[in-house]
Amino acid sequence: MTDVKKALQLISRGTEEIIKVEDLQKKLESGRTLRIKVGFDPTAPDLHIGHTVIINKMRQFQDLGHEVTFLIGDFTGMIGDPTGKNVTRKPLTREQVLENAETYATQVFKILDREKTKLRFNSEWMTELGSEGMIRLAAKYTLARMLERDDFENRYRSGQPISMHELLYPLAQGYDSVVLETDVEMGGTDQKFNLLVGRHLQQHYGQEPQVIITLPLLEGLDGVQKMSKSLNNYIGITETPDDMFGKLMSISDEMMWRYFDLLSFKGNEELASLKQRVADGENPRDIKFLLCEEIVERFHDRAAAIAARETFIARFRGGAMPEDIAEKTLDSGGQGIGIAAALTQCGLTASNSDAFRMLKQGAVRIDGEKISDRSLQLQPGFEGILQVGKLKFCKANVK
RNA sequence: GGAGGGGUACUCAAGCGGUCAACGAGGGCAGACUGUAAAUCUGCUGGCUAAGCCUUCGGAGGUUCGAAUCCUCCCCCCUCCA
Repeated sequence: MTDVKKALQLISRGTEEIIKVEDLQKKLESGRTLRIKVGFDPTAPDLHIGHTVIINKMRQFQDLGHEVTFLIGDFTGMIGDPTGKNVTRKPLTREQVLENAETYATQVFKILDREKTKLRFNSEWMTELGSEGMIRLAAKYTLARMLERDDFENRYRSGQPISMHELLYPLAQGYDSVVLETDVEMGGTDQKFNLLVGRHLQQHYGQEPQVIITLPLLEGLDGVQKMSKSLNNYIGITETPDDMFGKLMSISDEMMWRYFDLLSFKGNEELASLKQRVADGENPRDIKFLLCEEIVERFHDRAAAIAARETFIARFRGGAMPEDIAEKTLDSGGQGIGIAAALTQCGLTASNSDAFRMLKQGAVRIDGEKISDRSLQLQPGFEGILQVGKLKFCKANVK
């Protein structure tokens, strides 16, 4: 297989769509260093591993020797990607933008090679463009084409308002590609329209149109819905090695391959051989360990990954208690405290009623001993580890 | 503006005067089995000073011994007509 063919396969892995594959192939064949661009919103950069899918793809390009631009959309951020909410966002101050960029950087450079990454802000050229330039830019696109965008079309048809400034967002984003002479722009599937605008604008400016690559949203731990903080099915990239490892182990065997595709830097051949091993009867759990180790190592280090695996095995195969149990002092005023109230105060159960239910179901343990007596009182001076289910622990002291 | 349909617990969705803290499904939690996988089986899924009591069925009133269920007004959603 030729190098180009190999590169193409690697890049294609896990992508939703590449427009157009032939163009990408041509660009790769040219032997040039390609300019890859990905834009990020300047707000709220608290990343989970779902967000890293696209960053991983950027990294793959870097490894292939191409040039990656991490573009902070501080100008487009003022417009806000059209959603129908119809609000012009307050521009962030220079300080806020830089601060957010810094937060991004510390998280993102765990994956990207800092040396090979260009960090740019689109306010650099958008501010300079001025109103005259903006008009010239707007002249290069038609309303009819703009209305092809799903969201605009729906709103137009159903009589929802579309503010003029919203039409500028795709243009501005596309103009970024013109300025940067982008070869490849990547984004989420929801970005498809904006990315395509860039393609057209480049042609208007006499450039070779960029290839666009859209990437899917990673499913969360439940394996069904997209990973998101609000659904609480995510793994934050700043989580502890043990948490990361544990959470990743809980994904289903089927989902594991999806995660490998989108999150792992292992080559296609290696993944194929891992699949073969499972097909040949090896326990998928052990293959999943490899995924967990790779991810933990990426956000922490090798030693942490090994340690997390050991902890995992000791805890779930050996039934050991976790090491970092939260401590809580319960003030009973010298009276002692009921077991249910104690569990609730430790945050292990949602309410006393919930605690009684757990007691009834045999889910409660004190220092590993199963407890079912709902009238148990913890006397002042009590010290012990309360446990509900397999995952919730609290070290309690009663005063 | 006119006609009709609807708002029930995390979600969907029954109930249409007492036996309703409210059927059922999904989700979630817990137990068994396991590999913190899947599948499966079982239980739980408003609160409390807990065999009792209290607060919930869009909101506010009313009828009744008794209302999620009937009446009045209000708010919100959907469909059709203009």
